[in-house]
Amino acid sequence: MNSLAYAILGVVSRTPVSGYDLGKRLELLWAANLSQIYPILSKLEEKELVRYELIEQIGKPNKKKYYVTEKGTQKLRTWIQEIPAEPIIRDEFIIKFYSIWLTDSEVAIQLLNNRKKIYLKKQQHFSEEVKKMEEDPTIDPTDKTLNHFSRYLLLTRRIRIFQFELDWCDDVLRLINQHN
Amino acid sequence: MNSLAYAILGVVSRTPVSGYDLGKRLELLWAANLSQIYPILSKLEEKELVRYELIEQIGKPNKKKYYVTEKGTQKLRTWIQEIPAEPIIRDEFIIKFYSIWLTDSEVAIQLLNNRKKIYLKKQQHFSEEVKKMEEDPTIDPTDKTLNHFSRYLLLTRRIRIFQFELDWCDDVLRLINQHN
DNA sequence: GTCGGCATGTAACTCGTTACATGATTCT
DNA sequence: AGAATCATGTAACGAGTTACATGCCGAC
Repeated sequence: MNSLAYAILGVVSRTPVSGYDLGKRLELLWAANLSQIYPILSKLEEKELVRYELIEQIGKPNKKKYYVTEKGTQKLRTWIQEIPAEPIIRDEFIIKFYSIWLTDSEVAIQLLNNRKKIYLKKQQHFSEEVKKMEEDPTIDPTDKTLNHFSRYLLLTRRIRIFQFELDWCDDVLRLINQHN
Repeated sequence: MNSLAYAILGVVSRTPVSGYDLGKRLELLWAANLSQIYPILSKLEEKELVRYELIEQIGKPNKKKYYVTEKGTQKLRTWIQEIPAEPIIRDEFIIKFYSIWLTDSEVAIQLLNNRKKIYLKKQQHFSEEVKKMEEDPTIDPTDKTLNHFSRYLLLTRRIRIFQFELDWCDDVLRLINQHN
């Protein structure tokens, strides 16, 4: 049982999904490839933490809809209470930026502009997700007792992070262009 | 040649170091274990991107001081100009927070307070590093032509990130404690 | 007619972590 | 007395990525 297995349990606990769907829903939590997801789902099923229902579809391939079991919810509940591992960031940009002194400022500017572009796109994507929640009359993101609450906070958190990154890029660009 | 190999080149390009030292200096860029660093150093040496000098010490074990070669600097320079891979964040806290609705608010509060404690400690550590740079009369972090510039920006960036995280925790704690 | 989405999976490989091995010195 | 720091490395394992395999549908 690794972090990804618990992330999967966390998603399945909210609403039954297929492995394919999980690939997208994990984006907010712990990005993973389908080739990692499918074997874990099988193991979770073996351990009786989830079970699935075969959904036959026409025009589309059949799919397995996974449900959490009581055992699964319980396992997740106890895991949450353990102290989480420290966050790890793998950001190639940082390595490149660290060595920009070896090149000229043009390279740095390109690097920063590219980063801005990426974060702008991500921010737009997550803003749409937030909008969907806010416009849905059946969802109240401020109700702390419901699962929407934490998802909403994580979505807005993401947008804030992207804004942070965009601001940082602008700050550095300003410093670089400030020819004194 | 993976990201870590370039991170190592980036550190060695600034000042010759031992593998053991690299373990600490990579913290700002790309955290890695020594068991990963040593084999990569050997491969970099094979490819003539770095070379080393054996330093004999008394009281301490001997060490290998690694230097970058012209070939190494060149390799790094061209790599910087390629578009970096998108950043990856592995944060278990997020998975746990996502599922707090399965438990009571006590668990969420503990989770947040623990996170605050961790980020406070990290912030202090990096603040000390910044202080060292600022108090060193031989270093001018605002000089864009020197390598101190980018290191200083990455250090202050880190402190900003930690502040962001601390603020976010406080915001969420306020929301949770707001019993309405 | 090719590309992306839907859908599930396996195999090979690379990357990263933990454990092991050694051994002196210094701090608590 | 035991832990931490300095210093280098290997071995085993777990996590993550890329490539492969299959196949239908709809859009451009």
